[in-house]
Amino acid sequence: MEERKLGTMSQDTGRAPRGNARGELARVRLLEAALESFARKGFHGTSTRDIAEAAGMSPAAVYVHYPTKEQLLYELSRAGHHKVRSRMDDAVARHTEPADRLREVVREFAAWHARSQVQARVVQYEMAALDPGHAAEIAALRRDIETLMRRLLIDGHDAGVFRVDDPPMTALAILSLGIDVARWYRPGGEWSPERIGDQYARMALDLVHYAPKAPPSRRRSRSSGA
Amino acid sequence: MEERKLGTMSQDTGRAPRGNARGELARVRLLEAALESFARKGFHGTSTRDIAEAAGMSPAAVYVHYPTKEQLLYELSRAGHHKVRSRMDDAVARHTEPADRLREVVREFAAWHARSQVQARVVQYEMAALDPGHAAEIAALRRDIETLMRRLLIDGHDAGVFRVDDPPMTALAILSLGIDVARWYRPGGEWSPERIGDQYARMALDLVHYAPKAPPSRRRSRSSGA
DNA sequence: ACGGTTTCTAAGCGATCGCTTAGTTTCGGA
DNA sequence: TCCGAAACTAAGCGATCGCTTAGAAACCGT
Repeated sequence: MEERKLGTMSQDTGRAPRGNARGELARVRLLEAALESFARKGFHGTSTRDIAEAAGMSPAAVYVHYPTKEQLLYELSRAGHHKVRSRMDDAVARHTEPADRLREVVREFAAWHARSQVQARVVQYEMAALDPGHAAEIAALRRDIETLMRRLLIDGHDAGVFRVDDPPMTALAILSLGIDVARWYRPGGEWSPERIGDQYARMALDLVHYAPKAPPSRRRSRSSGA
Repeated sequence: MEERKLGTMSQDTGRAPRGNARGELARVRLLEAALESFARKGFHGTSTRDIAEAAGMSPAAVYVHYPTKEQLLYELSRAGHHKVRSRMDDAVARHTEPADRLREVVREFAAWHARSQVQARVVQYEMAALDPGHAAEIAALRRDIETLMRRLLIDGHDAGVFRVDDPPMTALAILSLGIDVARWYRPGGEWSPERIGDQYARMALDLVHYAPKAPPSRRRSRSSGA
């Protein structure tokens, strides 16, 4: 399966309130069909007839629910970006220590790109097909994500637990690790999303030279922080 | 600019020897036009008329030189993959120490994905549009690259200079770092391809916990390897 | 300077594209 | 039980797709 289903799509995009129930179901079926097809063949490689057929409808039925093919992509991209951002925000809120925050954020981020690989592919690799207005809105969400990651690194640096030469580039690199999972991951392989999340969280801590300082049980002592 | 130009494309793909000179120039112009368009709008988002226009020819002229649009993609993908692989092979050959090899290979790999971003985008993100036969050939090249990276990590581990929990996953992660550069890099930004190469090489060494062992100046002693 | 080959274009083929129109079926509330 | 709204389909519009055909122009070895 693919994580939680799309149903209801977090919040309305600001459009028509519509009838309900039956139409809502059709709308979700169309989103799911479009998602699968966009992920597999790309936005431009997918025809509206592909989507309609996968959703079990006639080609014209698509346009009862969505004004354009691009609107389907936009809603999928928007929902996916919101999902990722809120998962990261939640992970930050669950902890206070910079290292715990970074570990959990990266774990969530990388694991999501595996577990929801189909959605993640569309989120990460179909942005170029968005309308300019929609693209700008999505770009803002992506800036949030990048800003959050930079903030984590700087907080860890300021707390003296991370050592980072170039925080912006390191933030980008850590995000790259997670994003690229959507490209190579295949479900049913030897690595579970959770395993990937754990390993990638560890790697992120390696990249910031994290060295726990609190209880110096019987390890080497660190002479200074900076 | 975009690294070395495409001219002559390393070696023939096995097809017609053709006339020469004038046709060769037209063929290169078409490859360059297709490359730019595939990178910007994707294979399916590019029409043969786009390519012809960008190359300054009529739509029909494309088919004098290439039998299908997919053949253009295949030759670009093939040339790009060969380029990457040979750069990595050369970097390995220039050194003997595992750490030097890894550093140079990652440096080349990451810097190439920035410097030749247009080509790298097509190489990394348009594989799904290849014919099955062509895709299989390209997949073999990609396996070479992944195998080389794993080999480097295992050699470093065996030499006792790297510590790697999961070599296959770490190899994948290091490649991910470089590959994803093709997605986010924009020329003219604050980071040069060389800077990116240097930083990413450093990060790769962090991921394998590289600690130079030779002169144990006044550092902590490592008790054992495994 | 001529003949054969290569390169190129104008025109267009059938297929498919995103999307619309006109009209039918299905549904839930009064 | 009936009615207006919502959901749906059959058919098809004009545009564009990848690619082909027929024939004109440019080129090169002799």
